[in-house]
Amino acid sequence: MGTKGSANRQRIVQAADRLFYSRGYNQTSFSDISDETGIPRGNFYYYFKTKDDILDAVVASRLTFFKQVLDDCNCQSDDPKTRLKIFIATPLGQEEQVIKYGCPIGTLGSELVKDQDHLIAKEKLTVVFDLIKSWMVEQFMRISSADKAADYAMDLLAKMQGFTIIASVYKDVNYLHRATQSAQDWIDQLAVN
Amino acid sequence: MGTKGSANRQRIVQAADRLFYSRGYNQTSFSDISDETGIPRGNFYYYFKTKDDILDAVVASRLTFFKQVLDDCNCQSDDPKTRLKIFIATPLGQEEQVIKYGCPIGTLGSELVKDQDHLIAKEKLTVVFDLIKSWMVEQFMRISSADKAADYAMDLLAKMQGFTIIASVYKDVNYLHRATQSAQDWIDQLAVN
DNA sequence: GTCTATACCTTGATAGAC
DNA sequence: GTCTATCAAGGTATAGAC
Repeated sequence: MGTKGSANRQRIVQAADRLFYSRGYNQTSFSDISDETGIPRGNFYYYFKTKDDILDAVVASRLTFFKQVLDDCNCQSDDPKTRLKIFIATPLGQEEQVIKYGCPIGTLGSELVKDQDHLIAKEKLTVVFDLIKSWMVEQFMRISSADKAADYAMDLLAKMQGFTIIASVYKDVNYLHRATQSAQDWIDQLAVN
Repeated sequence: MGTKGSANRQRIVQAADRLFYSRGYNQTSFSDISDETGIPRGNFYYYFKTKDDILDAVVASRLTFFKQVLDDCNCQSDDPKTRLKIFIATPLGQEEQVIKYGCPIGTLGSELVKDQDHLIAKEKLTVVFDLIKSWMVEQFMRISSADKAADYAMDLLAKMQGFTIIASVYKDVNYLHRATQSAQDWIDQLAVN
């Protein structure tokens, strides 16, 4: 195993992932990551050239996380509607965190759109969105017509971003549950054609 | 007119408002505001005790902005459906900015949920959301039943947050237009009862 | 590979002259 | 009221010993 997979490097990425989520990228310092890993600040530069590189690694890590989530959805059912409803319920599995810090990719997106730099991270982040969107399109394609599937997928993506941000701003768990149910009902109600 | 309404104070708030929107609160420094206003850094503390106080003033400013927007909607039509559709189209009026920086209250909310401090600003920000939500409820009450009106309002609030964030992450103006139209269609299609 | 020490800059905030 | 000078703290990043 090369440098890229070293244990220390992994620990840095994992700690940064948590901190970027709970505090935001800009508000997370090397000292914060150092405190949580026990690895001294100066040592980071052996594994990463810049803070930006850590961000890139974190976004890559979130990509693999969502790949895993979608794989799990695929494994749990063959029915596209059931799969979509399982995915819609994903935020409920992280309920406490979602209320506190919002969506891990949505809030990072909000942060990065306001920044001139981080071009690679921004591109990688849209890859995460595209991954989810493509998977949704696949499912919707088996429910409705091909041209509607793309729109449905964007709608669902936006719907989930929407209720996540509202739930986190209002700190309203009940709303998170109601909105999840509502989105699932929307899936159920879709006509098969 | 007292200190609160002084010309310099207003210029600081206006510049901060723009910068907090385009760069984010945490990424905006006193130097940035100083550069845009021409007012020296050290002078800010005559008008505001802390950076947090500037944030409070900015959020208050956005509150009055949205009050104005809603008043305009009320003036343009008496029909609740028409009013809602006008409001839904608001982001299109700031199309370029929305694509670049997202929603002025949504992205600020995303930033502030990750912060322990800024308690007053966070409260004031939910007041902005509540203002919009209450207005929506009023309109929906004239369309459907009272118990459904509250849910519809939350749905619409989430819907708009959702398509705004997706449009800004993807930098997709066409999607912003399609999603706006879709939300307006949803209003039209609502049964009156 | 690991760690310490530190350079250099920018931050929010203060003190005090005018 | 306005401005300059400056503070202490914290930021990213680097140099170099071990």
